[in-house]
Amino acid sequence: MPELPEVETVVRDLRPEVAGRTIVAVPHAASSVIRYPAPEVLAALLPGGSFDQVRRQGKYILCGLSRDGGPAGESLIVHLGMTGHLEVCDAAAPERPHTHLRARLDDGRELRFADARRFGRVMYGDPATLSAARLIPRLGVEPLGEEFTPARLDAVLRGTTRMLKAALLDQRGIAGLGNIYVDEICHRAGVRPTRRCPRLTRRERAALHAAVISVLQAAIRNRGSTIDDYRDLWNAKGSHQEELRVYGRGGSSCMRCGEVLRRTVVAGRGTTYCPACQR
DNA sequence: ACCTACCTGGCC
DNA sequence: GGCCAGGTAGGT
Repeated sequence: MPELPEVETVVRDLRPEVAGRTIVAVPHAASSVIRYPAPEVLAALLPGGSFDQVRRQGKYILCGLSRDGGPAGESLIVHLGMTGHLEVCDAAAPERPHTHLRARLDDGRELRFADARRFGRVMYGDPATLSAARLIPRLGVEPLGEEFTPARLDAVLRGTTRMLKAALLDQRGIAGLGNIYVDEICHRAGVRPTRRCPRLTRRERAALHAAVISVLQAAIRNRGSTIDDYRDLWNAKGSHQEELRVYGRGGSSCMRCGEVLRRTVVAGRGTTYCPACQR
């Protein structure tokens, strides 16, 4: 499932591929995945736009487009959802199943978006306008940015009485964490995902802050985790699934203390933790 | 602050 | 043949 490390990997790979390239045609744009504007409108608006930046906000991919040299302030925005996939391929390459958007580039290649489960989304417009229209939610702090200080995490956790896992999954607090990395972060910090935020000690909050950063950085170094569907721009798997300590390991022994890992449901999500070394 | 719907491939 | 996976929006 694409979370921050997977999206960051896609963005880093995509940036040099499309930088300076101009969209010359949109041979295919359909389905509910295209949220705004309507697919045929989006198909009419994209041609003529040149990619001048590719960046990430939380799990969102924002591709800034300029026109006739001047910046248009509009972006092609993609969220991968659960099974969304971006690829840059030859225009003659066969279309993968569930392809919802194809944008022909001026070098003869195509940027394509496919998504079997259609939890992903594609939008086009000025990010501020889309935000105001609530097509993009207001996102919290970037966990790998310099604003993500221990004090900032404290502020996020202090504002709620929910369980730790629910707070970490909330994109309005910290942007980019999902089910896999939240479980990994809690394990590394030695804190149970079921703990109520107000009950966390200063020491635990500091451990969580460090764990957020180290877990995400390690996952990015390994180009993300391929549990099931995730593939990068070139259809290659990430390798961080081999480094996961708790996700998907319920019933196996803890790699830190040897206790049997417990699987439960927290915040409506499958959750794995070590009952011995996570308190 | 929690619960359900959305959606489909893969598995029992 | 039915259930589960889960990021997010929307409803209660």
